[in-house]
Parts: sequence; C-alpha cells; structure tokens
Amino acid sequence: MTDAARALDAIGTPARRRILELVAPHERSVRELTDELDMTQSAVSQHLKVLRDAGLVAVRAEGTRRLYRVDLDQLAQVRAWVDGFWDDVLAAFAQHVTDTSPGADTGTNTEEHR
Amino acid sequence: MTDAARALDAIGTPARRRILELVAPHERSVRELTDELDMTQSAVSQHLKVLRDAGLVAVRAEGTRRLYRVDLDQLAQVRAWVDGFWDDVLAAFAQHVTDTSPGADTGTNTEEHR
DNA sequence: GCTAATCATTAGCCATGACTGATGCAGCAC
DNA sequence: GTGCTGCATCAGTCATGGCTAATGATTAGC
Repeated sequence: MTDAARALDAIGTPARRRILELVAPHERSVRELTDELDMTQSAVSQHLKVLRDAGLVAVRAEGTRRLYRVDLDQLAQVRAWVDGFWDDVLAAFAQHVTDTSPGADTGTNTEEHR
Repeated sequence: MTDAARALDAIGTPARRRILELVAPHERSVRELTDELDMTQSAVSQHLKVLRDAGLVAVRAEGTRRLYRVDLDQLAQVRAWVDGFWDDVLAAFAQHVTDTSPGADTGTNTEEHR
C-alpha cells in the first residue's frame, strides 16, 4: 500500500478525522483528546496508532505525556491524490469540448473549480 | 453527516478509490469496471452506490448501459477539508515562530509545502 | 522505596461492511 | 412475443475493525 493509500484509509473514519481536527490547531496530549472525545483512552490511543502508522501525526514526549501534532508531509500526499482526479477529470472535460466543438473555445478554463 | 464526511468515508476504502481512478480519465460502464476489478458485478454496483450517495460520481444511461463519471463538486469538498488542516497547521506553526523568536522572521513562508 | 498519572498494548466482544450468489428489471434484437 | 445483455438490489456469509476492560510500562512526586 502506498503512503497516500494508508493516509486515505486512516482519514476514512469519523473518529480519526475528529482527532485530526483537534490536533490541527495545536498539539494535544492523549488525555486532552480523551476528555473531548466521548471514547475510552484506549480507543483514542488505538486511533492515534493508526494515524501514526499513516504518518499523519507526529508525537513528542513531555514528561509522562505524549503531545500529538499533525504532520504536513503525509497530508501533502492526500492533497496530491485528490489533485490527481481533479486534473484527470478536467483534462477529460477539455478533451470532450475540443471533440464536440472543433475549432471553438480554446480558452477552456481548467481551473474553474479551484 | 456533512457532505465532506460522506465523501471521505466513501474514499476510505481501496476498492472505491480504485473505481474512482478508473472513472476519472473518462466515463466507464459497470461492465468495463467489473472486467478490470477482480470483483463481482454485484460488488462493483454496491461500491458505485456508495460513491453515488456520497455525490462523488454521476451516472448517465446509454441503452442498457450506465456510464459513470467523477463529479467534481464533491471532490471539491474533499479538497476543502484537507486544506482546512493545512491552514490550521501552518497558522499554528507561524504562531509558534513568532512566539519563540519575537521580532524575528516575519517573512515566514506559509506556502512552503504547497 | 511507594503512589499516582499518563499512555500503549493486549484480549475479547460486537457491529459494521465487503463480498458472493440469486433474483428482478429494463432495454435491445430477433 | 422470446431471449439476451447490462445493471441494481436483495439475502446471507464472513472478515474486518472499532470499542471496552484490564494490564503493563514509564515518568514524576513524595
């Protein structure tokens, strides 16, 4: 499985997306996350493990606490994956236009949705 | 569940991502997808239903065939979701820089990963 | 040393969902 | 009409994964 695939699997569940949303603004401890996430500490740790394996979050030890933060590198892979479709679909659309109306509308704006 | 959440759940499984990848360049029939995807036609149809409900693909009937294509609107929601983290994390990073090195480095490039 | 707090990991339970096979339905050819 | 093709949907099975409870490891404070 590629990095992007692992990352996409990881964010494919609401609980983990919620964790990412909590961690994005600033790093948080497992305890803080548990308090805010109607779940056991065990469940939170298990989700964090998946996110760690996917490279989406990074950890930092401070005393007995572990502070989690978002790691931008893997998030970049997710962006790249989504952008891949974007480009493919827009390219196909542009092709369709040139096929159906030959010689017209060469100024197709492939960034219209961006 | 929001549109973005539904879309992210839908792409959270390898089989459906593979379908999206096949459909992205140009529309395809269910038969074509089944031939290429070591799966039953039934399984393909079920995945397509999930993608349809998530708004990620659109259908077009042509005779007895159903031609599927990617729908850009929901894909835009996915992009927006990812970009949300991006902005949060970069903002937090910028805040950290100004906190730890006051009066220095005001030219922080928040687009370095983009 | 002991105790408390924080977190990871394990074992086990249960719900969800991914899949197959069967059936039903619509459109086309004859 | 009959038959065939392409697809959706239903019913049922099985594996996956998300969850809790319990336990273990580590660190801090006493």
